[in-house]
Order: sequence, then C-alpha cells, then structure tokens
Amino acid sequence: MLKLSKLTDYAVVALVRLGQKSEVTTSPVLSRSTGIPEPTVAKVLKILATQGIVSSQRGARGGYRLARPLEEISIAAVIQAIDGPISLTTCVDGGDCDARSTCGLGGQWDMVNAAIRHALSAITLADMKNHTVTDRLGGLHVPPMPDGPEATA
Amino acid sequence: MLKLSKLTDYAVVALVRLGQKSEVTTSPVLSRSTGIPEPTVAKVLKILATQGIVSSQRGARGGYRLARPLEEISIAAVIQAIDGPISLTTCVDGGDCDARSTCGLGGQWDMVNAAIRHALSAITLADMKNHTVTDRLGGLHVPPMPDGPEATA
DNA sequence: CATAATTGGACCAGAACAGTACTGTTTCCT
DNA sequence: AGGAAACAGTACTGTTCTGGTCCAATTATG
Ligand code: FES
Ligand code: FES
Repeated sequence: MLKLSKLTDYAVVALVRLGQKSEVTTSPVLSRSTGIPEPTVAKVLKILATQGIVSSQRGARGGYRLARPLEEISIAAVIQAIDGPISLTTCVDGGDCDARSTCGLGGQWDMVNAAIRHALSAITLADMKNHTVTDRLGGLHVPPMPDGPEATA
Repeated sequence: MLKLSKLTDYAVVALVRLGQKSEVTTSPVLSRSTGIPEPTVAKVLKILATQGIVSSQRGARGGYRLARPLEEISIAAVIQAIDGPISLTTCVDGGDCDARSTCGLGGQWDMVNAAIRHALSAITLADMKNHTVTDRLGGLHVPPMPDGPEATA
C-alpha cells in the first residue's frame, strides 16, 4: 500500500514530543505524553537509540534525549532508522532483478527513488511540529506538467 | 522498508511493453515478452483491468490493450491501482488514529503524502520508457544517498 | 452448436510486521 | 553497599499482507 510502518509514525510523534522537553525523558513518561502504548514506545526509542537519532542515559534517572536538534532530523532519517533503506523497487543499484534483461527500462526506477528520497529528506521534524511543511514543499514542487494532463487515476 | 510491491514493478514493465504494441495482447505473449512468470503477469493485468488502466477483451482472440496512451499513465496511477491508495500513515484524512488527540501534529502527514503523490504523479510511463525522467525531475537535484541515520553512531 | 482460447474471481501458502514479554546491564539514591 | 529505576538486547507470538495458484465465467471460431 506504499505506506510506512506504524512504528515510524510513532517514532515521529515521540521524537517531536521529545524535542519539546529539554531534559532526559523516560519511556513511560513519553508513553503517557503521546498516548502510545508503553512497550511500543519503548521499542521505538530503543531502535532510534541504536541508529543515533536519540542518545540514551542508562540507569536510574536515565532516559532519552535528542541527539540532534529537531531541525536536523529529516523524515527520511527516521524512516530509514525504523523501516530500513528507502528503495521502492527490488531492482535498484545492485539490481538482482531476474527480469532486468527483458525489462527494457534499465535503472529508471532509481530516478523515482531519488525523487521520493528527496521529498522526504526536505522535511524535518521541526517542520512537522511547526506546520511549516508547506513552505518546504514549495521549493521542491515539480512544476513541469507543461504538456500533460495529470492522469492520476 | 518503504518499498512498493513487486507486483507494481511488474505492472510498469508490462504496461510499457504493452504500450509498444498496438494490438490486443494476451497474457502468455506478454509473459514471454517481459520475462515475468505467466501467472503473475496475468494477475497484474487482471488488476489493471479492474482499475481501468487497461481494457480487456474476453474470450478467444481476447487480450489486453492500453486504455490510455502511455503518456497519460502516471506512476502514481499504477501504484494506486496495484498497491492501493498512497497513504504513508494510517492516520490520514479519515483519521482513525487512536493517538490523534495526544499526537499534536495533526494532519501534517497529509503534506508529506501530498509531496510523495505529486512526485509520483509527475512521472509517466512514457518517461520511464524514453528515459526522460531526469527532465521532469530536473528542477530538483537529488543526492544519491540522503542523510541516513549516520549520526556518527 | 461444440470447442478452444482467454479473462475473471476466489483461494491458499509464505513472509513480513506489530506487539509483547523476558532477562541482563547500568546507574542513581539511600 | 544495597536496592531500585531505567535502558539494552533478545526471543516469541499473533496478525496482516504480499505473492502465487487454481477453478469458473465468457466469447470468437469452425
Ligand atoms: S523489473 Fe527489475 S530491472 Fe526492470
Ligand atoms: S499519530 Fe495518528 S494523528 Fe498523529
């Protein structure tokens, strides 16, 4: 369905909330603050910690803290941290696609992948928080469409 | 992993190949022409038929034909036909998200969804065939690998 | 009208994902 | 030093979804 995992959604919510606090915050607190079930938010934070998105403090009085300011964390970074690399098709780069010989359209998907990655990289968590997403998108609007009607099904 | 289903990949290949033929074409023929397993390509065509991307002719001497010229079919249309609607998050539009009240970032995902949809709508199958994708995306230069998790972790 | 060719729709197996639970390690407070 | 709090890592289970297969409905042909 071309949707990202629910974990990623939770990650964004948790990170934005975490960015509003200046102190280290624990999983249960974040759970109550966001409404996300505690085990789940804990899992998300753990993953984010391994990926360096958040820094963790172990032991009592421990918790999580943003490793970078909200403005420096792109949506793409979060997605890649949780869901893994962003590659729309199986036949990318390394291309272990069996039908590549007869396919005809060689690495054209890479361009599409790049477009998606760019769109996601241009949006930061700060944009999500401040509702400034529209501004960012103004720049990357793909204006062409000079000749063709959309045909967007 | 934010990847679209393999079926969609096959659909694009099949459609481009179908666009090179002016006559109705059967599934087995398309299978041999593309290298995609016959049952799979048959299934793909069937789905595309229900979505109006291709028109079908049943019975003997039947087959499939493009309902619209290749230039009028966007990548987004194909994805939506196979994978369903393009909605990155579960909490979109209709919003049956349980955490919406505490989430804080109301419908910000919609903007991201729109960006993705737009990027995919700007590329047609003709672009894939003619390798003119770069032209369409010319406005937005894209680095191969965006800021990954990296974070010096 | 009988036959063959081809699409249409339903079905099943496998994998990926979300969510949960448990155990271990680290750190602060008393 | 001892106990409690919190993260780290792993493993397990249930569910959803994708991918592939099979049989029934439809139509041109002879
Ligand atoms: S389908 Fe994989 S290279 Fe074209
Ligand atoms: S998580 Fe669904 S609305 Fe924010």
